[in-house]
Amino acid sequence: MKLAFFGTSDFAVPILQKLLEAASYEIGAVVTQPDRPAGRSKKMVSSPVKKWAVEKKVPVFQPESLLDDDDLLEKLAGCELFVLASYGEIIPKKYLQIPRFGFLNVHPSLLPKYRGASPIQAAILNGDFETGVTIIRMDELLDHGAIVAKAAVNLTGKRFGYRQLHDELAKLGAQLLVKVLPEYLDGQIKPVPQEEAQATFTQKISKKNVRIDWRDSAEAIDRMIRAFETWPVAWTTLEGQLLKIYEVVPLSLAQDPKQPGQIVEAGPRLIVSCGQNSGTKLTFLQIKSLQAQGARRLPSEEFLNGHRNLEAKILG
RNA sequence: CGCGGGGUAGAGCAAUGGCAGCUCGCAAGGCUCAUAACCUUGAGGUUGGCGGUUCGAGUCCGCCCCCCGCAA
Repeated sequence: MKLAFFGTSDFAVPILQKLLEAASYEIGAVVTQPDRPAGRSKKMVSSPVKKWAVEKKVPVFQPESLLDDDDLLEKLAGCELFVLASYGEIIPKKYLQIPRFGFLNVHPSLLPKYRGASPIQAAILNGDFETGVTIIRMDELLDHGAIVAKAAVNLTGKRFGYRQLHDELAKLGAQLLVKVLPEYLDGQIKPVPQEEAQATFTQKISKKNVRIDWRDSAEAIDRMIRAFETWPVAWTTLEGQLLKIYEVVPLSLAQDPKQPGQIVEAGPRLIVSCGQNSGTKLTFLQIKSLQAQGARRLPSEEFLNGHRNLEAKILG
């Protein structure tokens, strides 16, 4: 069976890989976002999916826009199924009608919860007990199509960071897809419409919204830092300078919290006071890893070697 | 050539153009019931590279290399 794959980011690569390994499918084409200028020198950079496809010698197409690229439809003509994972662009209606077996989407949440752009971050940010992946048959509305299959990941007691949960969900999505695909293609699976009343949406993440508010509870700040550890990274300021925070641990101390953001220990541990939280005694955060402006990311011990007299300073 | 910060001991950071230091780590010794604690001593540097100015350059000038933040 010949299929076409639409995808761009790291999340898509394991899924694509698994499809290739499954051997019963031929990847007729990979559609991914065009190379974009990125980084300090604005060099053109290929998407992770493109790099993978080039390496595996799979045909790659990079339309500027799906809407007005009619050639692409012809090139995909022989493909009986389209599969999408984190492509990065809304799929125009006309594509949905092409493949005989429809257009499937692997989405990293338990739909209808967390439709939209940042489902993985949302699950961490909200401290959910579980999340997962859902395979849907796409329709014209965003992450709205009928559900083909679902698989859950238990988050209780785990402190997943974004990277780890992302990889976990990508792996799970890949497994789920190759597992249910035979049954689906056989017509044994009848997709179930989502319960609209349960639907929630996640927004595209903005760099501006990841400044730490130290009046929040230690656990809320911890979740925020974990959710954004890969990008764009939660930040605060120290004496007017940007300070990115990569890793923290909430804890309690045998003392009352000081002013939110105040440093209460500056060696060997780096500990900051947070806001009061009714439910718990964890009112402090130990910073384990951080990065100052112009410097590289450092463990807090090394950061403290060169930054003396931080005790009682206020982070903002 | 998008804007900006930076490169000094193994790590992180100081040093008005005038003997290159601090904290941590490392080594040896001491103290201690004991320790990641404390005390003593020590090793470890071509100050990213090349050239220039100067009696004298980590510091000023020019070029190059590398790292980081912003923006994408």
